[in-house]
Amino acid sequence: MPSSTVENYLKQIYLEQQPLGGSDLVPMGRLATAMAVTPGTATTMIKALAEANLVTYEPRTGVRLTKAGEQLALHVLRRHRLVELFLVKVLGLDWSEVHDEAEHLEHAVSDKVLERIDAYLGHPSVDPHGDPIPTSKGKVTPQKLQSLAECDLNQPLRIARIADQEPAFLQFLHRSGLIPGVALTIQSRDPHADSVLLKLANKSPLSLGTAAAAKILVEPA
Amino acid sequence: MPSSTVENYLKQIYLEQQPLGGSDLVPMGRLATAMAVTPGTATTMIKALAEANLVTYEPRTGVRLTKAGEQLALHVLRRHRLVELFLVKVLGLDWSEVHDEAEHLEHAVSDKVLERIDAYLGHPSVDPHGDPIPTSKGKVTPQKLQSLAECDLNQPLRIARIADQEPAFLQFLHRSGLIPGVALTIQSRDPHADSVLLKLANKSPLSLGTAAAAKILVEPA
DNA sequence: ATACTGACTTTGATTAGTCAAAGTCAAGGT
DNA sequence: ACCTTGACTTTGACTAATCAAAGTCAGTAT
Ligand SMILES: [Mn+2]
Ligand SMILES: [Mn+2]
Ligand SMILES: [Mn+2]
Ligand SMILES: [Mn+2]
Repeated sequence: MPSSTVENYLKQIYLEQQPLGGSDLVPMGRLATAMAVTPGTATTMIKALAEANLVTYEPRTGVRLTKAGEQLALHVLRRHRLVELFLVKVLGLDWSEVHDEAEHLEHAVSDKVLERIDAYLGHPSVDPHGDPIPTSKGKVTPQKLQSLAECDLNQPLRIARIADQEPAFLQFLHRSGLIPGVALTIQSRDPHADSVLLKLANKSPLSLGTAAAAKILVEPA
Repeated sequence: MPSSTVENYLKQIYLEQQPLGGSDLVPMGRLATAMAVTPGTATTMIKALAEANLVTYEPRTGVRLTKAGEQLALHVLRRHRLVELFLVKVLGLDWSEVHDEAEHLEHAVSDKVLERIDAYLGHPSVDPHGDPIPTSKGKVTPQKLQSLAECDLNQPLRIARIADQEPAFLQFLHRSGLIPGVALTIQSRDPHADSVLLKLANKSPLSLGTAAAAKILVEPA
């Protein structure tokens, strides 16, 4: 069985690979930064993963998961996200703190326990942050979401997902009512002021910077 | 923070130390066997733990926990036993399988999650096998139990604890109705036949070997 | 007393994961 | 064409945990 270090690398490669259009190579520097190790450490690890056929490695260019590596990554992600939801729904932890807890538990939960958790939660499809939960077969239904930084004005929208795990940011969103499921519209957007003006039902308008708005993903309501 | 390997050693020393009257030294060989490592590996580890003031070590004699080592061991044991009970009570796992699950989870559960689990379960005092759960301050209320191999005949007894984690043995006990809380009496005991004859309410008498009887701890009902 | 035996310790080696520092490469600027 | 630079790789070293095999010790048996 893969060590938790290997699981963390594979999961991270998967997460880095997503925004890059899917089949692009993840640059080593990006991976090293994300894993909080020196570039040399990442190179060594990736050569081992390539040896085990979990990644394809092109020196000085980057790394990509193989099918086998992707399956492993998706299983780790499934554990991570189901654990997060369980901690929120059953043990009542705050959505801002469950990511760090799940980071450890994702390596300790057995398949048997995980399937019990899944059943207990009624086979949910998304975690507390709106991230999709892969199936036990390692499938993810791709979401087609836009961020508040890019979608149309004056359309009825619903928050679907938060693309950031920062506890402080998540706490801010919670205080502001910006959590998955909530309906809103964009009243205006000003590129020069770098800001977006939101309107939630029964609330006064709220202004966000573009960087923050980009982390809030929505779907048409 | 201590590695999971260190946590496992400390917990095991504590467990070995208990039957030995409390303050006796645990022989290295016993510890090595229990940890499933070679004697040399145990020696090396114990020297490191002694350096960290978690154990007192007398070469060729044995090892004993210091106060600090005992506190750490009790915290690991608390995590282990609360996790076991949670898996049984909330996720519905069988009491024969939770020990192995908890063996991993005991190293991954944070204090915060653990206290939520404790509260969710209503601050229980024993785990599914009747083993006492140390408090968050690291206190255990000592049980004064006798085993079925040694207690009086024809007295009303109640099963309080099973001193074995073997899945197959636990499954047998469950099939036989020999679980904590159950009332019974000992009808007879024959040292030559190495057997004990039990009577449970509404059941036909049941015969156990002395080795099995010794693992079932009871209190007066 | 001497020798044997089994338990324990030491030594030397291995594996996983890591870093610091030195080396290399590809691009872009001159 | 030649340098500079920043990103990446290599090298050498370290720590934690482990084993195999050789060495040592203490208690028992002769
Ligand atoms: Mn992790
Ligand atoms: Mn999440
Ligand atoms: Mn353990
Ligand atoms: Mn138990």
